[in-house]
Amino acid sequence: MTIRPYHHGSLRAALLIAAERTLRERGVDQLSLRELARQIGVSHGAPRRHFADRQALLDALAFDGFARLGGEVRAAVDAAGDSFEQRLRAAAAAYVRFATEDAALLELMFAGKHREESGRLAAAAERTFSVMLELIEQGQAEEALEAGDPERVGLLLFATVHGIAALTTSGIVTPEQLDEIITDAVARFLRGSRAAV
Amino acid sequence: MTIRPYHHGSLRAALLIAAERTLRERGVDQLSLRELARQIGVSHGAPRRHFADRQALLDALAFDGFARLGGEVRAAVDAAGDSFEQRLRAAAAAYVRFATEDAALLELMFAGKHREESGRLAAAAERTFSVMLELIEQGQAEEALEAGDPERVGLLLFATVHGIAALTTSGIVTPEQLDEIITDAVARFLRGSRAAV
DNA sequence: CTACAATGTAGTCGCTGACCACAATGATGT
DNA sequence: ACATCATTGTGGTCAGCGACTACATTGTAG
Repeated sequence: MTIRPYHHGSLRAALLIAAERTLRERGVDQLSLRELARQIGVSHGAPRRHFADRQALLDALAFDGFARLGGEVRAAVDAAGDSFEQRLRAAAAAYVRFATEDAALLELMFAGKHREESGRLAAAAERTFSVMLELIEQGQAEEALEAGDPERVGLLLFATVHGIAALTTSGIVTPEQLDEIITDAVARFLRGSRAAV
Repeated sequence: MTIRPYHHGSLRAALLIAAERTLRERGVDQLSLRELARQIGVSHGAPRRHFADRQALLDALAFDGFARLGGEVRAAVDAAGDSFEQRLRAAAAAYVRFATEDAALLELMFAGKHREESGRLAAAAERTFSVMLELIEQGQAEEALEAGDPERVGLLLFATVHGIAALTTSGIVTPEQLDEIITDAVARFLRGSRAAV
């Protein structure tokens, strides 16, 4: 058991990793800076050098969360088949899966009580949203969707998928209903947006 | 300044009222049992006679919130015109208005980390959902919507509206976009569900 | 009128986040 | 090489909190 040198070296990263784990396993209420410090083996004041206060740590977690969510949705879309409906369904499913596996993190990401200066966070959210946007634009190019402001259509799609995720997290939508509601959402979205041929 | 008798008489109700106010104005993090007791003028231990712990108070707030939300949506629907689209729009708008005015409360209601025994809470949520359900059934009766399991259709509608509310609360949907996205959601929902005539 | 239940009080405990002065280390410029 | 300064970690302190307890007061039912 090697003794850690006086300087940890990557305390910030270690804090974020431990925090994400605690967030997932025990929820945001049980996330304590002092407990994290204990787990990592530094003094209770050390985290303050990297995060001005508890909220700053939560903000950083949310920021990283957006990056991961965007990546996972994009990967799912890319791995899906060629048909627009398949890709749409893959995106929705990936989003909801993230939400169920990291419910507390998603809540944090959309908590909206972040710091004022956090245009950073808004930008991160934007990157997640842009995955949806690209999907819409592809759909329109393929004429699976009628023309129209992609922002507007994408936002509605985003809201629907996010709503399904939120209701699932809160237990209103049961795991058994999940496939069904995602299928319905995609099908109806397409039917309501089909390009007049 | 009359001195309160030893027994407050309606401390439970007073706590809930003060708590809802604090929740709205300062958020759930700033809601402290001790602070509530101070505001009301009882000792810091008194609230415990009415709520076993902090979470029990939050659960009670959520319970009342569902009743109020259901009532407000129902009132909005009843006050709306005769057309199904108008009623649908009114319901969505009322839901989102509730969400923006009592964001922290809505979050609490859907937090999903409630007590196990709280079938009470699930029942309360059910009553909110039933408003949506009735609306769907009306729409189907009027043949504005195709036939189909109302539960299934209603859940998707619920999810969409809730998603719009959540994105608004978190600042992703701006107030200026709100009318637009509600309109889009209703219109697309109808287009995607119109009974084949 | 007397027990007993319900409700409020006062004190305590451990934990937390925030803050501070200080110590150890790393980096930089000459 | 060395002095200087910024960065990072330590240990102590403070007030606030939720939870718990023993006890006091009040309402109520037999």
